[in-house]
Amino acid sequence: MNWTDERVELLRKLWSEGLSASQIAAQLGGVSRNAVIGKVHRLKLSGRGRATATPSRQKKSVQGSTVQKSVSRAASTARHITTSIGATALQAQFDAVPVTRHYVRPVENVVVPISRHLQLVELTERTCKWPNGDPLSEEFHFCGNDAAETGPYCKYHARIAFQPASERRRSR
DNA sequence: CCCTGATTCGC
DNA sequence: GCGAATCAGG
Repeated sequence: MNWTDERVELLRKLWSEGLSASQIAAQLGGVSRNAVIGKVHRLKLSGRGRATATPSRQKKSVQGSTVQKSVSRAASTARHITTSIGATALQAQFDAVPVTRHYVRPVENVVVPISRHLQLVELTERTCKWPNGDPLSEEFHFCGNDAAETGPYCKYHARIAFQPASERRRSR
């Protein structure tokens, strides 16, 4: 998979909307979350409101030569600028969302990997039973992606259904 | 153990 | 430029 303009654009959109790298990777398809993160960095849009501000990383020392003693990395110099603007913007966004009165706004638009749009009768023990759309509508269908034996949902919908926590506590 | 993003570095 | 491996952390 190569990064076409459309894919990059979608990446930008989803990233700015606050989706995690793995979720974005799932929607793009054909790429790992690492690929997404790598691309995000190359596009210079890593700071997204308040994802993770992990300052310095070192990794293991690979080369026997060049044993840096006084590690004065340029990265740390360019990194200590607090992104107060991004944090503020994100805060305002969260405050605004719950107030908006939605008429028929189902669970849609969240993550939805690649729904197979199955009808009720098409579900099996291994298909994700996450409902999409209004059950009273003709548009109603199920996710239908492969679900583990351990639950009724696929990997992504199970995450949504059981622990929205990781989305919340962000203050690294 | 699940997940998150960040960084490095061989390709 | 790309992304797997790795790291650091919730």
